[in-house]
Amino acid sequence: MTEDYRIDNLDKTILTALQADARTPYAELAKRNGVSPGTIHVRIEKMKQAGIITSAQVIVDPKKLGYQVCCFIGINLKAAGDYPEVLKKLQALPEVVEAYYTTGHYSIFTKILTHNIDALHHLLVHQIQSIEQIQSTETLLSLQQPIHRQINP
Amino acid sequence: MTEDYRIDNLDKTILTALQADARTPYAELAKRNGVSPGTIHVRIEKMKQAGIITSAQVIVDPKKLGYQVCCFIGINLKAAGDYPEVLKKLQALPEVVEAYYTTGHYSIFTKILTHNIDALHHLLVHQIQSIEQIQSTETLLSLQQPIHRQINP
DNA sequence: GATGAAAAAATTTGCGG
DNA sequence: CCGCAAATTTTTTCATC
Repeated sequence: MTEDYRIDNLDKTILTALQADARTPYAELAKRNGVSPGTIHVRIEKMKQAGIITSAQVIVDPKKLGYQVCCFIGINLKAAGDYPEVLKKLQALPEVVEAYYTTGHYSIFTKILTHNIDALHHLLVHQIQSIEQIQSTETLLSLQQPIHRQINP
Repeated sequence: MTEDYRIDNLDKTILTALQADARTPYAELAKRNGVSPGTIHVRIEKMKQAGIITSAQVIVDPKKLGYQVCCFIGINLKAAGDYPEVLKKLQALPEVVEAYYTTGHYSIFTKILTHNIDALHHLLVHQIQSIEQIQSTETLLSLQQPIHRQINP
């Protein structure tokens, strides 16, 4: 997390492989790249130190857990200074999985998952629009997510 | 990926731990939950089989790789039927890390990462707005992402 | 289904080039 | 900085409850 580090081609192929499968054995990566498992280990540790690799996460399919509805809600605030207060309230809602502070059409832009449309309706009206610093909201319902990937190192 | 499976509390705590750190040792999870490592293993395998766990990924910090700019681009198509064609072209752009088919203000909603504002400008004008089936676009620049997490199982 | 210990595999460390 | 190989840790299997 401290030092800067400029990655080379070996690092890139390691990263790309681990983005797809964080459990790829070091021996496998070593063989693919013609180096030893020890070298793979060293490179990964360096990229962790440099903050390039932030974590390894198991990815869960929200639909399989009953979260059938995915949407974005754009939020406009009454005053720009209300931002921290509103953020704190959004943070307390587990359905809000992402929030962005944006320029353009909205002040805050959020990604939301709910079990169904009724739950979304309830969340919107009773948890979000009821936040006093919020002036207006706009909802974009996602019907499908055809692209979801990480950036190519 | 085949069968349905209703998760219990043990599964939930396992999932929550692995969402934060996919490398949490099974022995550690076993101790925390008062079960054996074998049980942890069986539960995880079942959740993989059921498609609840889709993958384990190393998460990379785009900024540390030089991708300083994050934005959303909302796209409106000339005709709804142009959707597959446009999607194919977006798929070919590695900067497009997410795409959603949405109702509401836009037809397609994308999340984009670029090295800098110039690169965004170039991508927007020469790669996206030049797609003939696209009627108009709207860009939301993200200044900060204060919330990014997975859904709570 | 879960256990727990044994077997197999992977990760980590440290010496030497 | 890399490779090799030993030491450690983790995952996986399996006979048993």
